[in-house]
Amino acid sequence: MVSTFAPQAAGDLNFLKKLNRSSILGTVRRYPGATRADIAARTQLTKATVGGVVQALLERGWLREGELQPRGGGRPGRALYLDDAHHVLLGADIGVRGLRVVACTLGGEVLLQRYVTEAPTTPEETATRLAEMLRVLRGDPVIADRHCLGLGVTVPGPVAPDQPILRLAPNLGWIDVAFLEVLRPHLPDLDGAWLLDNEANAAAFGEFYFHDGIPPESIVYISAGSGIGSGLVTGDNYPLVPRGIQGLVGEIGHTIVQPGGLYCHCGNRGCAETLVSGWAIRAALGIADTENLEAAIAARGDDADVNAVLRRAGEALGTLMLNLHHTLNPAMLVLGGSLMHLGERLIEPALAYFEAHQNDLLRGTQRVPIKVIHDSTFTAARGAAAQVMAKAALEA
Amino acid sequence: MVSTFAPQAAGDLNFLKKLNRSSILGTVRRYPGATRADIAARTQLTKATVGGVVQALLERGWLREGELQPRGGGRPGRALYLDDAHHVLLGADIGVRGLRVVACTLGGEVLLQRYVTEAPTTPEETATRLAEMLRVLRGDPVIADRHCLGLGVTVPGPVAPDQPILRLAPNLGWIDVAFLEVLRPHLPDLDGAWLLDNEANAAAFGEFYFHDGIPPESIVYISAGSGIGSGLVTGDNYPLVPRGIQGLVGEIGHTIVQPGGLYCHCGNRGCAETLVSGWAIRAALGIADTENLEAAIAARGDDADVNAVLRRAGEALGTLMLNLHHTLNPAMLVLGGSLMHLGERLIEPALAYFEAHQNDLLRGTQRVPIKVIHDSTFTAARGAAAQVMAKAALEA
DNA sequence: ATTCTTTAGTTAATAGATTTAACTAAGTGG
DNA sequence: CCACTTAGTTAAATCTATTAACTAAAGAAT
Repeated sequence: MVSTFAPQAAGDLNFLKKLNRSSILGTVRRYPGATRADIAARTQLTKATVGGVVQALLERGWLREGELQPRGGGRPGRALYLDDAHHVLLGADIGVRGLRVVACTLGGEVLLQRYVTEAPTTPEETATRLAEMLRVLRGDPVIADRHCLGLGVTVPGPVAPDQPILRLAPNLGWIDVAFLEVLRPHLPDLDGAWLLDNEANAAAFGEFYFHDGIPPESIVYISAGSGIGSGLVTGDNYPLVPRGIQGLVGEIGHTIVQPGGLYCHCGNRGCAETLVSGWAIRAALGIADTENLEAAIAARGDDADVNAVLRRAGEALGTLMLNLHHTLNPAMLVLGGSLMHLGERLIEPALAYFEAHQNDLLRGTQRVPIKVIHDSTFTAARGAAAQVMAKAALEA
Repeated sequence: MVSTFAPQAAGDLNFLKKLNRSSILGTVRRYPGATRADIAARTQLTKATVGGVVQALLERGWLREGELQPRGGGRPGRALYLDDAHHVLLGADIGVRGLRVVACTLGGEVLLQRYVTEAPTTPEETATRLAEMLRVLRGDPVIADRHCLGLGVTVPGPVAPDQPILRLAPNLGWIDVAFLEVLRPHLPDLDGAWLLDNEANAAAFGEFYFHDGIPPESIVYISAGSGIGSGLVTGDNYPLVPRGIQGLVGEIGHTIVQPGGLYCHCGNRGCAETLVSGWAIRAALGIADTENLEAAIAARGDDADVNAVLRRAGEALGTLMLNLHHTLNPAMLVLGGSLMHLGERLIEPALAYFEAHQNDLLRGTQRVPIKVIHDSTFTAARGAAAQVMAKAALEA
């Protein structure tokens, strides 16, 4: 599984330095307020090495010093934090029903965000629109003086694992689009890293990389929207994002959970997407593509048909969660995507199904924590920004 | 997902040397006959570095020189191969219906193998029996003069990701067994690396590491035996084996493929294991645990019940293959396990189902290659030996 | 046959990163 | 006030890979 930020397998002294620098930066990210001594203990590097690298990172605006950390009966250490004042990360999300852009600090704090609900048409028009939004962001006084580390863009479909090409976005009608090349002429002055990734992968990455507190060992993010997909992230200093030989890792919408079930647009029957996805719910309830799904469902109130469809969708989501748990065994499950706006009628059955069908393979061990992101409008864009930081950290 | 052989994230000059040495060794493993110049080109290291490391590896019996490789109008390079004369790797497999041990060369060639069909009883008795078999192996003149790099042991159940403890083997009745500690007193003279892993993980690792020709980018191995599990491997010089937060990666036997289906011993309904596993087939056909499954089925001949059960099991296996493909998108699928002995009545429906239900997510791209190991008696043990080599290569 | 060109591989000097060891800095506790 | 502990810095030492120049060995052209 190709991974964007995995270190290469061999190298020279400069490579070793990059590795150690990234490791030190990663330690501060995961343990804000760590002192040089803490970092040395955790990375197994010597005080001398850590001291030198930290000095360089302070000068370049990647780290800042904080308060003194009292030690029991010894000189206190100086707390270190990611410097959130000198750099900015840009993220953009091309969704089926809108475009979103964000500007983040190194710590993952969103400084600026913008959202339009126009559905994307052609790549060229979308690039024009997105470039406008990004130029407005870039001109905002809040970030105008910061050094931009790059731009990450997410798309609703699989991306080739070895090159930034969107292979297929059925809900946009795009095939084999090298979107960054389409966008670049519109933003000639935006330098730094340019990245393209699948929306669920980026969201998973962001939830992992910008996790509050020590990140879990691994995260699976389930994105339930027009379609359904998932992203997996694991690793310490270099979060690994498996993509698969064709970039299809996490295409769980087409796993079969009901043999002989409903027909899916992919040609098979009983795919998860036939039960839990925007298009399946629209089809089951006769809601037109042009209508807003959330509003249409809210308008129907406490309708029995609606309740049944949402419960069935929720249980299918619960099945997917169980199957992912038994296949990938992540340390945390995160639920996001626009379907979360449909609320408890969908979410509650999913969680209940997951809980009720826990088997006792490992009796007594604690359950996997589940985080529900009720509004994940900017989750993918922020994740794309996180990927920019991970990329830039190796070059810092 | 914790991985055994992933390089740490930071280190000193010695760490860098290990990394480069392992990278050079990995290049020779994947490209037998490569010259120093080939290695330098592939690893991006300089000729000088490669030359020095290769010299050391030749002296230590890890590499051997072969014939001259003619170049177009220049000095020919000297072919390099893994040295299969000076070291030996030991692997052992504790299966539900027998114990297997192998001795391998660095290239994965099996020098010796032994197999007993006694079902394991207690860990202590199993350790006694296994130690006997390994001592016989170790004393064989074929390998007596070789330096032993270590021993890998596989077990039919999840292993904790951070320590060598078998968490649960329902088919053995073992819970939380630190098997290496049980075994060690019986083999006090066996030094080198001692490893414990799940059988499917080890098998996957071996198929990847000892792959004939350039290994695929990633492999998923499906082990269909008394239970059903899978292993995933990916990576170049450091094959990564995701294990999950509890070591449950690949426990696909308990993914739900038929909601509301048959009851499984885990408490849920419609688990894959209720359709495709030794115990499910026995239950469906009324074959006792004490009978040999293959023989009992052969004895019934061309029976309609048997055919139906095997076809249903095969189709369930095909469903699992599809779901794994859409979840992990490996570059290669390998089928193994004792059920493969049941032959085409099971295998053909699995392959046919998989082929028939390919969707056209990425029209026109080539299908994932599938390898069926009809007799995988020693596959897991050999995989465990491969893990020993990967571990030792970092210390070489 | 000789020379030129190309590629393979080795060697000595150089550059660069981390470590070691000694040091300074800054707290607590008796 | 002094002993003790922990944090962090500095200069010398160590070790690794690179650079650049070299030797080695083959084919091609003259």
